[in-house]
Amino acid sequence: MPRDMSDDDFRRLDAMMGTSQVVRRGETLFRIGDPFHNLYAVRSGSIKTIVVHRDGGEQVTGLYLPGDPLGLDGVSDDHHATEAVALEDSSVCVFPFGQFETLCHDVRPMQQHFHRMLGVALVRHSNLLLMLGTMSAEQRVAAFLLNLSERFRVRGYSPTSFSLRMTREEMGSYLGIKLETVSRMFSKFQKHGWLETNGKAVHLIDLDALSRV
Amino acid sequence: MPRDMSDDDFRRLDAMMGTSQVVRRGETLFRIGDPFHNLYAVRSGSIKTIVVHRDGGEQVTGLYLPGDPLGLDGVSDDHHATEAVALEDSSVCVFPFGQFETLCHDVRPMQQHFHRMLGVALVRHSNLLLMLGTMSAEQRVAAFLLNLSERFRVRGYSPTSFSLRMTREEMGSYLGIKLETVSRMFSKFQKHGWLETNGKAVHLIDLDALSRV
DNA sequence: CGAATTCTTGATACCGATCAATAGATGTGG
DNA sequence: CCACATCTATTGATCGGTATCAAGAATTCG
Repeated sequence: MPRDMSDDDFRRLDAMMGTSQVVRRGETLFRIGDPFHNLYAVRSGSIKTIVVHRDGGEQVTGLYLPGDPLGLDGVSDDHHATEAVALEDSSVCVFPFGQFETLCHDVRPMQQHFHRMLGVALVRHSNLLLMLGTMSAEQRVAAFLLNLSERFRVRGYSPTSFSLRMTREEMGSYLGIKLETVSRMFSKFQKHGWLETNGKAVHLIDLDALSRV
Repeated sequence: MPRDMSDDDFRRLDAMMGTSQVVRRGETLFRIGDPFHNLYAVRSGSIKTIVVHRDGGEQVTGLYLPGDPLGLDGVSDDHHATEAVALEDSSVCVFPFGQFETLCHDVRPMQQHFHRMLGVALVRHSNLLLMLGTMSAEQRVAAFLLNLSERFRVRGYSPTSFSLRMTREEMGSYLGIKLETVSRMFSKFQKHGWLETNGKAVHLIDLDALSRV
């Protein structure tokens, strides 16, 4: 949230996001083509966004953790360009975009904050593109784990022990590789003593080694 | 440009973008880490943006044609996250971002237009992700050509005959494949009679066939 | 607890990368 | 404007990393 906002401004933001919404594991928050009404912020749980190819192929384009803004892709033309699916039972804050835009207009820091959010989303995609365009399967999985580690750390959770809510297939889709390859990389890393896995639970042991891959 | 802006608003926009800047082939408009001061719009020529991996590997993340907005990635944290390089002698309009943000604040349609621009950039990246994550080399090259075709068409140029200012290597980087593979795909398409190439000049013959790949 | 999903591991196939050599295009200075 | 040097493109041969196919083990969830 932006600094230097007055108490009054905060009250307006609060009033707007009064509503909160629950999304159960596997349920969708919005679909491709849905009219764009709301922005969301993940409150708890985790959510993926996907785009769909005409022959049914899916590509995971984003992974959202508590605190992350969601739904920005709808800003382009009043329709969502991606589909958001909950990876586990989750809840989100709902911000009606019309009101949000008005608030941005009235409150300068809010406007700047919103622009930053969009900018951050762009940069995150650039990094994903770099990964998909230049890295080996091994590097992708390592970079993915380190990225998650950092995001958990920033949020005050353990950067070395966490639970992956995605299936191997979803990770593969996010990373542009097949689920078997993801599994093999986990096995390889474990053999090297760089991490330990137990199903969805992961414990990172040697972050340095992973970043040198 | 947004509809429903008053003449006065247009005058302010005009005044702001008074400056125009020339970028010669191979020169950079901004580099990674540069402080973010300006937004740009391509006026003539073409420009690529790249991100750089720590071991020097480059990935082309964007290709900008006349009319396209450029530099939005700097909005995230006041520093550019990509580097912009001219593919040919080009010129751009320069918009000081501070003034631009003020204008967005004062003029509602301008604010909405700016939000849309950011949204469109996000969606374009999502589509690139889909390409890099799920498509074969053949499909990538075909999709790339069709995308260019469409963009030229919208701009009033021929959708079937145009000049590629990028090298095979740059196309490969954009598409996540090697230059030799790009070349092979061009040869293959030509053998099928779907297009003709003469160095950088391309003539598309069978758009349908390309889209069915 | 039991059915269904997800994960791991192995064997094999194939696409695209790599290495290499030639041909063609581009640009520069005389 | 041409000659030469450099950069770019094409094509072939070979190699390697991932995908694919398959079967069994482990986990998850109703």
